[in-house]
Amino acid sequence: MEYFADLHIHSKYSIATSRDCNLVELTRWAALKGIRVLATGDFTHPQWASEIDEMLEETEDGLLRLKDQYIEENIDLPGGFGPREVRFILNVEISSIYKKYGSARRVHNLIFVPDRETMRRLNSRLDRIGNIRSDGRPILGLDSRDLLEITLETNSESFMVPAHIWTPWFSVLGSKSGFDSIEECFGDLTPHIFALETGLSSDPEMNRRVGSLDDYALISNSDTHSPSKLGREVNIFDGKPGYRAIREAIRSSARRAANDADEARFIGTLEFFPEEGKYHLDGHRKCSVRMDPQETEKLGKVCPVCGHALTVGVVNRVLELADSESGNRPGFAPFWRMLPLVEVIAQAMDSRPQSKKVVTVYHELLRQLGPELTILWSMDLDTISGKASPLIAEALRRVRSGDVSIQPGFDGEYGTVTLFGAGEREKFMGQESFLSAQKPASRRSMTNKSSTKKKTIKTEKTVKENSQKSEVEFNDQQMVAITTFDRPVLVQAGPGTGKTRTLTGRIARAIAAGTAEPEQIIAVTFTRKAAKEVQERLESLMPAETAQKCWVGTFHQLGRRILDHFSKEGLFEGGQSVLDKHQALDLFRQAMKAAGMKIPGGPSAMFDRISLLKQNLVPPGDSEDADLGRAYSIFQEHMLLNGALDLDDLLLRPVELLKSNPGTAEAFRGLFARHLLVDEFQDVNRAQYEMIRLLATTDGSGLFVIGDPDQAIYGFRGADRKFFLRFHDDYPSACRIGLVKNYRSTGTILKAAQQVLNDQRECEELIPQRSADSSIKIVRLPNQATEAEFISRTIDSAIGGVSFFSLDSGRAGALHKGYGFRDFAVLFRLNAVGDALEEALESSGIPFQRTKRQSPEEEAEAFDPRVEAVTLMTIHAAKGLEFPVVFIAGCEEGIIPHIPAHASSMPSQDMDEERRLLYVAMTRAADELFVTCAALRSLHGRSCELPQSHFLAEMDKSLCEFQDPLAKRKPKAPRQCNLFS
DNA sequence: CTGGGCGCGGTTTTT
DNA sequence: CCGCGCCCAG
Repeated sequence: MEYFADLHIHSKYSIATSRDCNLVELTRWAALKGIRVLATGDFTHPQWASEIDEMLEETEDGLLRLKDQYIEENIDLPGGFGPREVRFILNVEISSIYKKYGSARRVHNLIFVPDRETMRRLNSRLDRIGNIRSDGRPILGLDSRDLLEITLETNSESFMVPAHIWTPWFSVLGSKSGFDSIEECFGDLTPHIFALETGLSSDPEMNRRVGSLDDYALISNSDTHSPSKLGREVNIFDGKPGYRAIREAIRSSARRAANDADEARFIGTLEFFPEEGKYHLDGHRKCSVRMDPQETEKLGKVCPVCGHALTVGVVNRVLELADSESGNRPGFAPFWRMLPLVEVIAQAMDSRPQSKKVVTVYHELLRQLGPELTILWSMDLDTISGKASPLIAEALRRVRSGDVSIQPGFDGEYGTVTLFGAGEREKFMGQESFLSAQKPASRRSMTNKSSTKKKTIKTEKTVKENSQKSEVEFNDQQMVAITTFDRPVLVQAGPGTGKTRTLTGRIARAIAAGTAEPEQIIAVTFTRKAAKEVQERLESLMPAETAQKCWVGTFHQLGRRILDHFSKEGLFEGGQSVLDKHQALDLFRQAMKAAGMKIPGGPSAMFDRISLLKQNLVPPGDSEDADLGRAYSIFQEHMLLNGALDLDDLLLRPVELLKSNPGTAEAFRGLFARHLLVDEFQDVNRAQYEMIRLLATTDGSGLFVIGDPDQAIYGFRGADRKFFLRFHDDYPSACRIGLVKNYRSTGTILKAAQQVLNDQRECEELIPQRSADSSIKIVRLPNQATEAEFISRTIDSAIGGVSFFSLDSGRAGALHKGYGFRDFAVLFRLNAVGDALEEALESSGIPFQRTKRQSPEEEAEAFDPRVEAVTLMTIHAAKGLEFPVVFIAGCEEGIIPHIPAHASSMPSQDMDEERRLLYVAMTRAADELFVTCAALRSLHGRSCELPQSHFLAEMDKSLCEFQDPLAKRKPKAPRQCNLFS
């Protein structure tokens, strides 16, 4: 039995699709068309998946059908094919947008699965990876290869087919963001790909000019967004319908893994005239410029009207990759060109396809002759003439024999097919009796003989990602920092000046020059993440086993190590367990209860105050507040009793021990701390500073501290940049070095960021090392929802459009520089601002990743590291990172600077820290910086109108570009309110 | 000791 | 607005 299968459609849950794309209508139209197997499409969408669950039932071998209760009875076409015979195959199209080999890639892939259980498993897996709720064709920042891996892991019976492989914007071989071969895209998993979808703008003959595609079957589908267009391109199978049968039939046709026990055979495809496709030729739609590849080449791929880049179409791209003069080669499945029946009728009747009379004739014809595809593909023209106007039969004859004239499509505009020239209809009607005597050739005679030609798969092309700048090149100042060993070294390293590179370079140098044994090196950071990065860089600079002998860790890990050393010497006991903040707070509450102490501000606030005392090495007795001192003493006793240490104790106790046991301290120093390097030195608190002083020699030799007082933003947790600034007083022989060559940001960004620091700046003026430049965009929006929309639209546009919709509406591509999602960061001062952003961006379809402090259990289900996404995080969390494009959201007075509730006035040092916070945020940006603020913002359920941050006024206007859509509207009465009152 | 209700306060974060 | 922390009742 021969049957038609349309394996790529979309539901009503995809963007820009008809409301009629529901299971009932799709089934009805499939029956009218004569499509036996229809893809569900969109199964990752939760609502569509639940409709699939409720309304379909399983039938033979992995296919589904609409339950009887939903079937409409009124379809009764000749040929015995109706809605009851329509089967669904589970599938979805995924839009993968990611960077590979240094370029932005946008690839659409079809995934087929054998049962609903697999669908559910895959959905829950993809749900964790990205946003599958806002679009039936979800966008994932996932490499096609990794998506394939996940698909096959979920069920090895699943398979993937790259979709419409030649379209310029979203396909595996597309000119804008594709690859030059299937292998480049899928790497080691390429053997699992056995079929490709040709898409409307190309046909098999074009594809067969590209030898590297010889081993793939070529399938054709409608990719329709409305039910009436089902099957406009379609596959023909022979045999039993079934999931496995279809998969194996396609696979056998691909000659990748021939299967003799085929239950079905892949016959071939029905095709559009490829010229009709939206991206057939090259051109520029806005200027109505269409051209073929030769002309495009002559004009240097630039529009002759406006000078912008032309959209390079499918023919051009095929020619680029072609290695064969002709695609008409034997041994491949055949195909037949066709035109939708309404189009054929409309041309015969000299009317529009949507016109009422055409639609009436269409349905009448189906009622008399049977399903559309049967009419188009295999029905005798005589039979058709018997029931319809001979002009319709003639129109169809012309379609079948390719006797048509076509205006090719380009740059998103469909091509147009013309069957009859001026006066031809009338002429034909005159000759009609003569022509009808000549029978057209049978369609089946076009079927090619199958060939057994084999070809080995091309070896995987190896392309390396752009390797990072060599680790061994240093500028003059960096070199001094790296090679000065006879004195303590203080390095003031501005943003983007190569801080970590310098620190690790120095360690490598010390070891290479024999100045230090790796075991005598201690490198201290604030976070485990930073420690890991230092360790990894060391491993890239020297043999791994040497690098591992260096001690790299956080201050707290160092404290632990010192305590262990003193334990071994019998000088310290207890502290078996280290409590996290929560546990410590519980113990504190317990201690207060036991002591019968009532705390006015609540135990949590008191606990924080005690923590600050510990970090500042203030003994309980010296506390100004007697209650505070007493609580502190009671707490420490209680901790001692429980053999517990809190995180502050990991700094405090080692300092006490080192101070009171100079001999042991000296021994420890000699053994392990000949070289002591401290990262982010501006963030040390007193306890950390003392720890370093006690570990270093009196004159500070071997001591190397690096940081940037302009980026000190942790004052609230006891850090004080005064320790950085007074380093030279404590170590008069210290060599002070400033790193000022900034390799990260454009000159404009640097200049503006430094203006924000105002006269607070400690660092010398940064010198930009980059040439490209663009102004800072300061955008004022009506509210937080429009702020989020602005951000997502800007990203969408800079990526080059994440959907066909935005591309076809012509708003994409202007800023396109090959960015991927991971190149963007959205930064904010308050998590509450981030919450609102996250919520609003959820519906945009752009993959976002919120980087939040993570509890251990959250860490377990952390983001798949393969996924690319836009980063959302606080400014604090962004320190030390960089992104090509940065948005600073919520830049309103009261938020940046953040003015806390009930604050009557703000201490100037706090205000300065807020200033530095904006400086840190701005200097994260490499290429582009957007600053957004909302005129109306709701925070803590309260709506506020806030002016933009007064810090923005510090920036020179010439560096900025202002966008304020509000300014054009009628001004509202200014109603300013306090944020938290 | 557990649960529900109420009232208030609300940055930033690492170990 | 929402979550917590505390208090009181059972």
